[in-house]
Formats: sequence, structure tokens, C-alpha cells
Amino acid sequence: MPKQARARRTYELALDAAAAEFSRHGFGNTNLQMVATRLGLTKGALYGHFSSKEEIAARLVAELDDVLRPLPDGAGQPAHRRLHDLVVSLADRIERDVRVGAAVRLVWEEARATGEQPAFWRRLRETVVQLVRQAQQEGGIDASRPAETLADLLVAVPFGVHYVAGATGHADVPGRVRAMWGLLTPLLRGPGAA
Amino acid sequence: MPKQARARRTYELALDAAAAEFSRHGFGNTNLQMVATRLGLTKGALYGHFSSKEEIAARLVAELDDVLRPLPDGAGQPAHRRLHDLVVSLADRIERDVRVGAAVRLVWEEARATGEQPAFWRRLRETVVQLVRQAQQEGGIDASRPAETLADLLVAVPFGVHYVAGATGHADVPGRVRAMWGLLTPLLRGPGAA
Amino acid sequence: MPKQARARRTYELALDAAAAEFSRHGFGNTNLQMVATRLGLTKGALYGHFSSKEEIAARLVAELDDVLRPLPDGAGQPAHRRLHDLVVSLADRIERDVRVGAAVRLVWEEARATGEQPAFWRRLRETVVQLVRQAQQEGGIDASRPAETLADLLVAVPFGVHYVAGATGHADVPGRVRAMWGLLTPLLRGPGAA
Amino acid sequence: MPKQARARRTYELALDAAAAEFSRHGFGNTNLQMVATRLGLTKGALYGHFSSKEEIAARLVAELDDVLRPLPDGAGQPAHRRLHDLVVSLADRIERDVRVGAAVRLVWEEARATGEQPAFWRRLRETVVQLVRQAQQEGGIDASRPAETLADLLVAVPFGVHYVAGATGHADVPGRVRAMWGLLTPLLRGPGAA
DNA sequence: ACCAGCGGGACGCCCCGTTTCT
DNA sequence: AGAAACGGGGCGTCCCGCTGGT
Repeated sequence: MPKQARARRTYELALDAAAAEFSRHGFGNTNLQMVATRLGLTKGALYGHFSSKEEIAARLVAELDDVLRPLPDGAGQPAHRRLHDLVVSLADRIERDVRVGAAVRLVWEEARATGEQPAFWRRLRETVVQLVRQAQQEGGIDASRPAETLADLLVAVPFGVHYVAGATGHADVPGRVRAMWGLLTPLLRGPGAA
Repeated sequence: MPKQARARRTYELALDAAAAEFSRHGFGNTNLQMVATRLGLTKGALYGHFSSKEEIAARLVAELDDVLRPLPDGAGQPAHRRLHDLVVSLADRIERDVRVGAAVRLVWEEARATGEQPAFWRRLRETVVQLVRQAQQEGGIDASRPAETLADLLVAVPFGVHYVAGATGHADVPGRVRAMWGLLTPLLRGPGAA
Repeated sequence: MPKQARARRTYELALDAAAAEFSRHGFGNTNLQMVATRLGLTKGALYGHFSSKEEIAARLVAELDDVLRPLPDGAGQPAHRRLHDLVVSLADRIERDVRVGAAVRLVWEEARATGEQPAFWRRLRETVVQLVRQAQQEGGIDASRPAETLADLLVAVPFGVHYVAGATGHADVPGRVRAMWGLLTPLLRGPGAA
Repeated sequence: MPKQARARRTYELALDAAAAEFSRHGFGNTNLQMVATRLGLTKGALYGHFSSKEEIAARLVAELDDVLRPLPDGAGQPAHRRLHDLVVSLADRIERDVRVGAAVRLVWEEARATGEQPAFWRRLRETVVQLVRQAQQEGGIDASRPAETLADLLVAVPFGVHYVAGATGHADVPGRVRAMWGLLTPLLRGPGAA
């Protein structure tokens, strides 16, 4: 079935609309009526693009992999720089890209309900640990600290800021993450770098 | 009054059971049937203790204030020590006390859905900012850093670790928070403290 | 859970109401709203007694076995007499007992859709074949005819009459089956019996 | 006009495809998507040939009259012979011609749901009664039996066999009907014909 | 009296027959 | 002609009164 251009556009809009609802209300509390209303469509029309509510969520979650792909302009950069870019862009996209925000919430809800580790988080942690190790070898990060703890800290920061962003009205989340990174810089450099 | 004592006990057990479900599935996806089954009661019996599902949630949320009350043995301690205790105990209780874990999730869901700042988070942030300022005056924390950014970082860490705890199978969350605090110590002390 | 008397009564009434709808409209075209309306209940109330539409159908089908159980007053009777009773009572109950009528339709629809042989029909045919053989040994039925063909004929008659009963406005179906049996009697007795 | 010829062919194929689905699932449980898929068309294309689902069913039912038309080679035959041909060909076509099978099911469902006598059954019964009477006058059938009961029996047999055909895996239905007719022959001939 | 259990009402997802655009 | 959209339910499910057994 060769999809028509309009259908493709509707599909993308539907994904955005669903992401906005999922991000706000979670999977279970989102109803397709609200999504359809956002789109100016009917529920039945949604069914032409997705076969179930779960499929919509799965599509959004599948796009999460993008945020882990090495940033295009990151090649050739030192590891500590790529680490900075990853952490900051993560905080940025979670807050600004509704699809990423929704996907993160969906993954989290699923993980809480089933108790299983989502593939995304495992890969994220592995990526960060590896970057930290690499940066330590390159001298960009103090090698005397355990890489795992550093990685946990660097992952916890953007998610933690996102998690409590409501406390400050979601005001300039990426800016605050950047400021935190500035705080952490001497810590990463190590005691001698002061 | 043994009758009232049993009722009181059932009430507490119901709160625990509800908390376990809320923590796992969130408010909307928790059904009272599961809670009643956990208790060995019927749904109707629950309504003898609570007038609605929302009331159960409200009771749990109301208990959240306890975690902000100054730790009993914290009086007379320096501010940076009380800060440490607050952050670590927060991470600890979120993970170990089902009621706190449930309340945190409920508050968060409410905040996401309505877009309003929960009172709990505002107070938490105020408390931490104040403690940081106090510690800076006492010399326990480097005064050259902005207190707000430091506070945001210190709040983000326990929540961030909690948020991504599923990635590591919830293994020793408090221990990892303590390790992170160890990492952050020199940062807090300031460059000259090395 | 000790069911209360009223619940038990509601359960039976629900089964009857559902049977009436199933018998008239088939499984797929029956909606629980109509069943509930018949009962003066709501759909939600039905859910307290059955967990799904399919379960209601299953309950009705399960009762079909009763019509195959040897008639209580049939013991000691000659086989050809019990055969007569079985065929006539079958036609009778299909037409008069809504539950049996519904179950027969449900079984038939299922068989048509899946292409599999329902257990009920297999047992019915086996029973009739066996009774025919026994009657032939006892001399009640002409032994020179193949038992299978006789059995098929004797099974086809009540179902066929039921199937086309609409052509005559369901007028006195059992009576007509009895008349047919009268016609078939000399056939069964054999040529010499005239 | 090859274009119209192809449309005509598609129309016939659509009727066959719909008949196959109607025969298997009944009217209400048949969805046009399955019919369209069978044809390699889309649902919308079906609406170029039929204006509604009901119209498709109506077309199939309308063709039912054909099976009542006197068999072309039956002219000049004695009535009891034409009766035999009618009964056997009826059983044959119901089982082998999907359109007839579907139409019979559709007519039956309609009759059950509305409680009205379908025209087809009335005409079938009239035809058979008349043929029986004629055969009795011609001496082909024992005149001492009531024609109506004989006709009911002769109609019930093919439909009854069809109805329970699932019990024997639809194995050689026409053959079994022929065998039954053989059994019934002496009955029809009367006692003196032995 | 009291509480389990029965029933009510509402709605969410899914699905389908049908019409409207492209 | 075919894809996209529409609108109307159907089943399942849930939260919650109300009432009849104990």
C-alpha cells in the first residue's frame, strides 16, 4: 500500500499528538479520544494508522534509540566533550522533544510495572560508562574515580533534573543542566586540574 | 478498645497495600480490586476505611511531609552534615519505604498532569537551598558557587538515581547515592579544600 | 464466596436471557446490552456473574451434555424405545428449552467457523449408532440396514425439522417429529413386520 | 466491451468470495475486509459493485430460487423421480455450491432473527408437498400417508444432514443423502410394494 | 448494626460499514 | 479506483452506592 503524502503527514502528527498526551498523562491515563481531538480526527481514523494504543507507544519508544546515536558532529572530539554533549543533549531533548519525553515516561512506567530493565537504559548506561573510561584514558577525566559511579552520577543528573523539573515550572531545564555540568567540571578534571 | 485497634491496623495495612500498587502502577492504573486482594478483603470493605481512591492517595501524599522534617538526631549538627543526611535519607526512603515511593510517584504524576508545582517539591527545594546557604556561611560548602545550582544538583541526584534505578535492577540504591556524595564532597568543599 | 440466593437466581435468569438472545441472533450478533435490558440489569451487573460473553456461551454449551444423558425413566426399556425417546425429546428440547436451542446454535456456529467437529455432535452420533445396533440385536429394528445410515437419518430428522421450523412458524415441532417417527416405524421394523 | 466484461467477472468473483465468508461466518460476523482481501481488492472497490453489505446478501438469496426451478431434464419424468432429484440436488448444491450454502445460511439467520417465514422455505415446502401429492396420484408414492408429513420428512432430511454435516467432517454429504433416500424408498412405495 | 456482595453507570479500546477526497 | 476519514457501537472494566444476610 503506497502511503499517500497526506497519510504520512497525519501519521507524524498523530505521533506528536499521542506523545504530548503520553508525556502528560502516561500510557494508561491517556485516552485515544483526546489524541484524536488534538488532531481534529476521530478515533476510527487513528485506527487506520495504528493497530492499537500499544503500537503507538512502541513507535515512540523505538525512536528513543536516536538519542543514543553518537551526535553527528561528535566524531573526532575527545571523549569528555562527547560525554558533555550526550548529557546535555539528553536533558535538552527530554524536555523539548515531546516524543522523547513521552518515550522516556513510557519506558519508565513499563520498567516500574514489570520490574525489568529496559533496553534503553542499559544501553545508555553502557554508553556513558564507556565514554567515561575513554575520557579517563585520554586524560579528560580524573582516572582515580570509579567509572561506574561517575557514569551513574552523570546519568542521574539529567534525569533527576527532568524528574523534578515541575518544581521550578520547567524553567530553562537545559540551561540548568549546563550550569550543573559547569559545576561538575573541576570534579571531573580531578584535584590537580584546579 | 480491641475493635478500634484492629480497624487501625487494617487501615495501616490498606495504606501499605495501596502504596505498593500505586508505586508499581501509578494512580490511574491501580485498581482497588488488586489492593483488596492483597489485603484479603473485598472492595466494599475498603470503603469502610476510605471514602474514595483519591483519599487513599491523599493520605499517602500527606505523609510525605515527614521526610522533610529535620532528622531528629540532626539538631546541633553542621548544615553540610544535615544536608548529607537529608539527601541520603531521601534516596533511602524513596527506595525502601513503599509509602514514600508511592507518594513521590503520585505527586509527580499529579504535577505532570496539571502542570502545577507540588508543594512538596517547592518545600524540598527551599529546604535544600537554605541548608546550602547555611553551610556556605558555616564554611562547610564552598561559598563561591551559586546556592541554587548546588541545591538543584543535590536534589537531582537522589531523584535521578531513583528514576533510573530500574536500569540496574534497583541494586543498592542508597549505597550508590552515598558513593556519589563521596564524589561530590571535594566539589562542595571547594578548590582550596583539596 | 458463598453466593447469595438472589445472586444465584440472577445468574439463572441471566443464562436464560442470554440463551434467548443467542438462540435468536447467534453469538456475534447478540450484544450484552440486549441481554441486560431483558434482565432489567445493566451490563456492569452482568460482569459480576460472568467474566466474558464467551463464558456465558460456554456455560450454555456445557449444559448440552444433559440432553444426551439417558432419560431417567428409560432404564429397562428396549433400545428402539429409548431411541424413540431420545430423538423425540431432542426435537422437543431444542424447540422448547431456550438454553438447549441456544447451545445448539452456538455449537453449530462454532463448528462452521472453525471446521472442527464439536464434541457434542460426535457423542450424539455415537450414542445413536450404538442404540441402533442394540435395537437391531434386540430385534426392534431391521438388522439388514446399515446402522450408520439409519443413525444419520434419525439424527437428521430432528435437526432438519428444527432447521426448517421457521418455514411453518415453529408450529408444533415435536408433534411433527412424532408423526415422522410414526412414518418411519414400518421402515425400522423391516419388510416382514408389515 | 472488455471493460464491462472484466467488471462482470469481478462482480461474480466478489459474489463467490462473499458467499464463502457468509457461509462460514454468517452475515453479522463477516467483515468486508476479509471479502476484499480474498479478492485482492480494497473495501472501497467493493462499493463500486455493491452499494451495501446487505445488497450482497440479497443477491445471493435471490439466486436461491434457481434451486427450486424444475430441473431441466426433469420434464416428462414421473413425480416421484423429480422428487428424488429435487431432494438429492438440494443436498448436493447446499454442500457444494458456496452461493447456495451461503444463501441458505443467510435466509435461515434472517428467519431466526425476525421470526418470519422466508419465501424460499414456503415455496420449497409447497413444491415438495405438491410433488408428493402428484406422485401419490401417479402411484409412485403410497397414497395412504399424509402428504404434508411425508413432505416435511423429505425436506428435513437434506437440511438435517447439512446441519449436522460438521459431525462427520462434511464427508460425502450427497452420498449419504442418496443412501438415506434408498432407505426411504420402500417407505414411500408403501407396504404392498415390498 | 455492619460489611460483603450485588448492582449501576460511565467510558476506553477496538472494530467495522460506509462516504469522501485524491 | 483506492486510500483516508467518519461515526457508531460492542465488549470489557472500573469506581463506587446501596442493600440484604449474619
